[in-house]
Amino acid sequence: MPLPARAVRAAPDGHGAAGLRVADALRTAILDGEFAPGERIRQEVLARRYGASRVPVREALRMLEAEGLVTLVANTGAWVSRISLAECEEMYQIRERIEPLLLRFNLPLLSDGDVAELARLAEAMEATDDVEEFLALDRAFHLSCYDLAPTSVLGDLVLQLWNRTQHYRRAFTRVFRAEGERSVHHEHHLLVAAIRRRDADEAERVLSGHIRRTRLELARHPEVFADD
Amino acid sequence: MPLPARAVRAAPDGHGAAGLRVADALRTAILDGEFAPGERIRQEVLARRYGASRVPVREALRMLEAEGLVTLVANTGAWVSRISLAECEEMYQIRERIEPLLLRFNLPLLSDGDVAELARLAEAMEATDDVEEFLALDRAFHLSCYDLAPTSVLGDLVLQLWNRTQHYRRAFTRVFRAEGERSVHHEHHLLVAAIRRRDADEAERVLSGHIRRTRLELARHPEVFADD
DNA sequence: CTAGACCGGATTGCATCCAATCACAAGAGG
DNA sequence: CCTCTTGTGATTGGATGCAATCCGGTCTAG
Repeated sequence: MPLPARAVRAAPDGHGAAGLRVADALRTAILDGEFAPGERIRQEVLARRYGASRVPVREALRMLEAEGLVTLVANTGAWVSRISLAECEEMYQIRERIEPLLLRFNLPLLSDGDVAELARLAEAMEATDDVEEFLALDRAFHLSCYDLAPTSVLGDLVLQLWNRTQHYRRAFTRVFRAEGERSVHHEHHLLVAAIRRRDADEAERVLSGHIRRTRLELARHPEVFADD
Repeated sequence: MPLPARAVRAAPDGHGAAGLRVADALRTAILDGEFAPGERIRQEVLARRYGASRVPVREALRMLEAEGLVTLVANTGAWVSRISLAECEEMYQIRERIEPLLLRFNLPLLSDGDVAELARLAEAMEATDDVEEFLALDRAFHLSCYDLAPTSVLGDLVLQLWNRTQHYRRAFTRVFRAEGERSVHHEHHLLVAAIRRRDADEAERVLSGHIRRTRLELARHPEVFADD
């Protein structure tokens, strides 16, 4: 039975990669906020923008639909996915249960240097006033706790949940900063401390509580999910 | 901002549904064991088999790739996904954490009639000698605990994990039955009892332990994942 | 006899073309 | 004035055809 060992995608560019190129570009655009949730996506526009025909564009849309970033309706079109408060809470509750597990897998693999880097990120997050920078640092802080263990399924899943909520996290961040919310930073420092001691149980508890508290906070701001 | 309210897929057949038709058919075929993991999938063959051109077939392959049922390699082809023991354990560990949550959401929605049906399924499972029937009953037993709550994300995720491990569950079932393993049924009855009392904490505990014990059992049979 | 290069068939990837469908606006009827 | 209908333009969906790539066997050289 074949099935090539190299799970690595053969060529990152060239022939047989147009769909992936478009998908990567569009994903980045959505995560960066260039496209807002609910916004219509036209195949022709993307095709011209990324120099491809509509066929690979449609492939890319299918991929992003599977990731939950795009919503397709047959014979009608594609939209940047919009999620409700209920769905967002659901995703956070899933994260509460699985991110601690992923952290546990990574804990023994994190070097002292990695931990120092985490501490640095937490401090930078506390220092910055820029929303986009905070978002990038927060993402780097959490996801860099996760990318050492070879957990393909769990890693992809967590990344997907982060991506699907990215736009709304941007919105929350603005609100939280306006409210002068500080406990987030406290929790980050507690998490770094637990990781430094390689205390898996405590790290799980802190991380779970961190996500949980964020969820409870965002439930207080349903206006972020308003339909305009 | 548009984005039609009807999230329901417009037409299950007719124009604009060829990709979905092929995807559904191929998914069913894979889950039923018609295609074995590692088996090559040729676009032309599927196109002829399902009366479509290769374009919707490629769309279907992308969808199933996203579900983890198919593995695509650029310029090379498609294979029915094969998972390793490590990946399977990972999926079971994810299930240990999220299926109890999903059960909790559904618990208040289950009627007394639903609970009676669960008990019936558990007994039928205990009675049958046929592997395929056991698989179908087990799937019905667990998934029917989950499909009442409108948890789109969590429900889809759990279903995906069941699908990705379906072939290997079939193989385990054969081994377990050969070994005369009976504790599975005990756990099912405990679960029904906890559900009947609407005892969420106990139900979570039992379900988590059920999945966990299955995972530990399957780790004792790595031969199921042999590459042939 | 083995290892490496090479070539032909098979298969996938993409662009173009045409058909099917839908959204929207204008008009007829109540 | 509102509602339903109808037609048109825009957009998506699918089939075909060609180019790019890969796999397998064969030949050659060492």
